[in-house]
Amino acid sequence: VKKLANTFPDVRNDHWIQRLRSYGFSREATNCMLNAVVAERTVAAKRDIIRNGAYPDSIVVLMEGWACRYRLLPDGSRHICTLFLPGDVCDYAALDENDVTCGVSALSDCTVCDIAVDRLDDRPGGRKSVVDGVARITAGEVAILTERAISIGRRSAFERVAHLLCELTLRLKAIGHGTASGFRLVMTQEDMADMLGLTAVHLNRTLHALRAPGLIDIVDRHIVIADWPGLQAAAAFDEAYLGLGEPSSANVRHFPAHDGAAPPPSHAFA
Amino acid sequence: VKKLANTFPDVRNDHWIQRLRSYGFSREATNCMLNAVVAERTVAAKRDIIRNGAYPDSIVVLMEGWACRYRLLPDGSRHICTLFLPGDVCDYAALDENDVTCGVSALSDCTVCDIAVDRLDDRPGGRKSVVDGVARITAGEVAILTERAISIGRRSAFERVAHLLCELTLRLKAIGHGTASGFRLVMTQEDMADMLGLTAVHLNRTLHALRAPGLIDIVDRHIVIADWPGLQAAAAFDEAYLGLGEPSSANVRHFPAHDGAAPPPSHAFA
DNA sequence: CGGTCAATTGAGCTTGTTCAAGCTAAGTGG
DNA sequence: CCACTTAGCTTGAACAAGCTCAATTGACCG
Repeated sequence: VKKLANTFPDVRNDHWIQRLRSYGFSREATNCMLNAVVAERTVAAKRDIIRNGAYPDSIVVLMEGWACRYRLLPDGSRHICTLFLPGDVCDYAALDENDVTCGVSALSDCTVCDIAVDRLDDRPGGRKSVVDGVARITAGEVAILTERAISIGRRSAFERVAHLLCELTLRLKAIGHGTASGFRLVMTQEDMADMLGLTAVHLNRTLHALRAPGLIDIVDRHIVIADWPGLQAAAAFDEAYLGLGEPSSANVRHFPAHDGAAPPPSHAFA
Repeated sequence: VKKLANTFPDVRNDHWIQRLRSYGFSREATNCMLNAVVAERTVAAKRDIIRNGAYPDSIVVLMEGWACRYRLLPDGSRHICTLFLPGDVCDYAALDENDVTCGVSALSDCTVCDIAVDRLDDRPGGRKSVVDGVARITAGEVAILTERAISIGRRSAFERVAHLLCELTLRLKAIGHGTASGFRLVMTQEDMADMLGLTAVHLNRTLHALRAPGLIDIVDRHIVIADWPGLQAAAAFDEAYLGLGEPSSANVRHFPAHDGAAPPPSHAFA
């Protein structure tokens, strides 16, 4: 069982291991996970990634392709809650009892790894530190989820799309995908619309609206970032929430320019 | 230092302790927190709750009143990301390095407790289990945040408001506030609008729209749930995500009625 | 070549916004 | 106790962002 991981060719691919490390997984914890890999499989675009009985108590790591966590509403519409990129842990329900009642499905053809929870050993650096790491991953998801909720709730379609493109640019860069000047838009415009609370039609128009002032360009399913500062400005994008930059200024909380401290008491000294 | 907690009258109030227990805090962990309480203070409505230098490395627990985590956008609008009710841990930034760049402020007059992180001891059941507990709290917040994002992204104003009212009813019931037939709406309609990505004006109209068919009633700042099943139906509300019910059907994942498993391959056996 | 999927475009319409004005209850100073 | 404020709720009317429906195009595929 110990060296089982070697039987899966892509598993030792550095990408996701480095990603785990960046989430604070110790060397022991990542090895622990490697040893618990029970399957590597491919999932066609638009199919669900959820362990269908096959490995019911496993964590799933996305190795290649883009995936999402989504919810279908009674009226048939879909909301995409979370976007997963290569290296992301896209299903860890086996580790937490929370019942989020969302599905996970492939936005493009994907490769995923199933990691059996009961093969995570209980030695130090084992199961427990994996649980800790997943908690940290969850915290990261919260940050993105929060930012997205803010986008959907209070930003215009134009800002929203710009913001998502900024996020994608940086997240992809962090995993060595895309180039400085852009990236391949692996997902569908409809998928993007479902992430942003928009209609595919309106998303399309907004994309074109972003092209007009020269912020981006769209060539053959690729997004070209034509004016990065301009795009960031249009979105009021602050990358801090992605937790990707140097942790240099960490622990320095910065709040919006608003002194919530003291709206002057009426009639104060006036 | 050990019995410091007793110097703060409300701290032993059972509410929040039971809440912590429900989040899986052990008896030791809750005692550990009790012993680390360094202050109890009141915050007036509309003021920020954030530790202003006073106790910079403390967790904050909301004892009384309603509060929220919010973000101010460049154009001056506000989005409320999270609503905190009595017993909720409303600021645990001291425990996780994540930089969410949101403020926390009081929606009504509040009482909060500051719990110094460096007074959490390192014995078993101490700091570490508090961190674990907070991770579980975060997971719970994710569930609510996700549901809210779905609301804002894909539900109509009518459904959105209905959904929030359902959520409030149950969350308040869980902490012994409100009655079976309704609750006092402590927050402002504008606050509510800022949670739902709506305008205060439209929220008001929607509230009235919910009253018309007899789903709710509004009397003197109180929401009366006039037709609970009807309200749930209007919102397509499924309380599972709140994690309040008996954990009887836990581990039984239920997904939306959609076989993501296999959209028939074109021309399959046809 | 027929078929499907995604992107695109047009036209009309709805939902929710904006701006503006009253209204009510509660608090404050004199 | 009354005039005066203020915060929050309510309402109207014009407006606009984004939606719906529907049709077209282009690329790819068996």
